[in-house]
Amino acid sequence: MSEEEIDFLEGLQNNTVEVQAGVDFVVEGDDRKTTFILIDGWASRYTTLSDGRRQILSFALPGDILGLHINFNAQAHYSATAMNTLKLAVVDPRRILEINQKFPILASGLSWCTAREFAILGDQAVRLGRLPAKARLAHLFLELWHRLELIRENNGKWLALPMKQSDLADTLGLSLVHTNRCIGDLRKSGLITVAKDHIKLEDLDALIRLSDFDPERLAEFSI
Amino acid sequence: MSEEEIDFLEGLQNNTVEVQAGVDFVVEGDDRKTTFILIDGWASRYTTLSDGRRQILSFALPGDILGLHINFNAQAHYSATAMNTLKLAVVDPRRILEINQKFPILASGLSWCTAREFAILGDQAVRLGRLPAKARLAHLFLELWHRLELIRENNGKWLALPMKQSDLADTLGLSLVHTNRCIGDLRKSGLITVAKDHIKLEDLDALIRLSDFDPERLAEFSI
DNA sequence: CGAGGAGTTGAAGCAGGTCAAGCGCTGTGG
DNA sequence: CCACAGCGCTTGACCTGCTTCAACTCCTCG
Repeated sequence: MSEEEIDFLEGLQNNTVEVQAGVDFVVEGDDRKTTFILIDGWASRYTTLSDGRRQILSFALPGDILGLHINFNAQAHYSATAMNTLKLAVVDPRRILEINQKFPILASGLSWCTAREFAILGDQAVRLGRLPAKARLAHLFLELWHRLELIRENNGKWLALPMKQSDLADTLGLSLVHTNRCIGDLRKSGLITVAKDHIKLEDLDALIRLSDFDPERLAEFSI
Repeated sequence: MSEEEIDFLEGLQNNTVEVQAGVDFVVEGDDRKTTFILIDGWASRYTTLSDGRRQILSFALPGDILGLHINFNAQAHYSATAMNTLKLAVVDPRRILEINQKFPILASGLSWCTAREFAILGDQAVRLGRLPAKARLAHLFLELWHRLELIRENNGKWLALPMKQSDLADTLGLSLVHTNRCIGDLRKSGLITVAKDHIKLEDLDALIRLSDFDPERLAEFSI
């Protein structure tokens, strides 16, 4: 990267804002176009059905970008909510276009982010379509654990989970009750230990076998 | 678009190839990097679990691009198969990088494609996570029907479906048997008519209500 | 100390899976 | 030209994973 590029990249993050847990900072149908870089905290991206049920599509972790392609949508296709206190860089999406036009190396970085998001959303579809409930949980835990590892925010076998069980249910396409029972089963069989807002992955191999998780798919996206 | 851009765009499609129905032209784990522009025919993108079960992630229709971000993966994250006879333009993915560096207007077009793919994959996740079986079918039919309309390959209320019921099952995260029964139910309730490789959407409003489909989300991506 | 939110547990019902068999094409080879 | 094989579709019977409804506990916060 040239000095100019580094400057530009840092300039993007000048305008930061703090968002409290539980606040929706993007709302489906919104026509104000903003791109966010998640500096700190976790966010979730979701859509709502007409009867009020939710489907969480993905989680954004520190370093992730939200609304990279918002330039090409008249309005947001999803909502985004803060799972804990966030630090967000607020970016005018026109600067994303500017990157693509003026800074080829940064533009490659954005494409890399896009490829990563695609891989994650594809894995989410596999979870929802083809895994039974317990495997969905294990698969998601492993994904988040590996993603944290990639950004060096991991903590041994412990996995931070700043979310309610109902959020997990809405991510995995399950009912709250069944999600709760499956977590209990995983705990009873010794695969995980549960603590407040954290779980410990006691037996990675067993979780991988249970969920058909492929660590390689994410490993590609190490920095 | 400048003349140079139009020339470049046409040049991309110089090297075309025909693929027979049923042939996998991208295989998961493959490290040969190629980008394809689908000129004619339908393709599906899928992953395989270790026990052999499949999850189809999305369908590619004429005009769609496959492997737009393959530059950033060591190997393909999915397989792609021809559902009927395809005409494919074979593109060196380095030319995609070239577009991003030299042709800002074309690059915007690529981002637009990416935004569209994201929206479609997100809808797929909602189907899989939150819709019951019959609604999944209706929702997918409506998506394909609207996508065909956008590329002007639609034919009234008829929808071409060059796929087996087992492909639908693998798309919608259902068993073949249940897929079959649900199609029968939709037929019996008069919402669709079934013919060889085609169905007719008899009552669009009822299908939309049943599946919570939002036509607006795709309409944005009209050309 | 009471209210409300998150988690937990029980009981009952149903959507969807699995197993199994049969049907009706189409293509192929004797 | 017929026989048979194979594939895609259909149907029946049974089973189970998951949902729903409902109640209760525990914790936190006002």
